[in-house]
Amino acid sequence: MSGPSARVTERAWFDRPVLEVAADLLGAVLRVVRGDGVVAVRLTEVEAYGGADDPGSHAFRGRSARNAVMFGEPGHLYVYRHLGLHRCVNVVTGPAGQASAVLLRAGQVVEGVDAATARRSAEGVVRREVDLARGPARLAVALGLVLADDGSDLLGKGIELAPTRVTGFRSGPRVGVAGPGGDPERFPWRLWVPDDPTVSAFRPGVRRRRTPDG
DNA sequence: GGTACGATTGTCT
DNA sequence: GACAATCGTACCT
Repeated sequence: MSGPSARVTERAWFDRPVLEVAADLLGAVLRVVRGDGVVAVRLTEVEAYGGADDPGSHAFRGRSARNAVMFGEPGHLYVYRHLGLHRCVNVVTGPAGQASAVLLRAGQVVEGVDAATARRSAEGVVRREVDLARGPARLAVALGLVLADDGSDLLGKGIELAPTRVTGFRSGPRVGVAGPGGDPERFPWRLWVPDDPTVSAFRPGVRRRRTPDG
């Protein structure tokens, strides 16, 4: 509506129901300033995660050292290590004391393609520009976000968010979430921009069993 | 103190 | 489409 999109400057923007924030994050541009370059990504795919009432959430079993940021003030980044190899980035939402966050799953690099390519090349193989931030771990690498960014403030310096309303979006079950948390009826909490090539592929969650059975 | 498992990705068939 | 890589956390004994 008003020329170049303005960054979010009020914490109240994040202090809303997680699904509401998730929808507003679609199309928003996240810009990160780092020593080795500046990269901005337009978000095309996100997932909402709740607290004690969401079996798919890291916060489902209560507060721990890893997920503490999820229970804190909204507008901060929750970054965690996954499978010993990858990092995933979330935006904390809702009031402090109540855990909820939006996982940033994919986006299109709109600034700093060279820097993003260099970072991704250092960790893996880059085939296409569209794949630079296609997937949560790839997105984290492209933006230069690391585990030390756990707790970083989106209202602070170096990391800023500029929302842009999108005309419409689609929703469905979350990627790789097994059990009740992956139920498309109860938790259709994956949101994405339709027909966008930077959206990652859907993969159902696989439920393993702790004890072998027949 | 031990171990199964994961909000993933890249490679190989 | 299937599988290995790789390690902190949660859960069990």
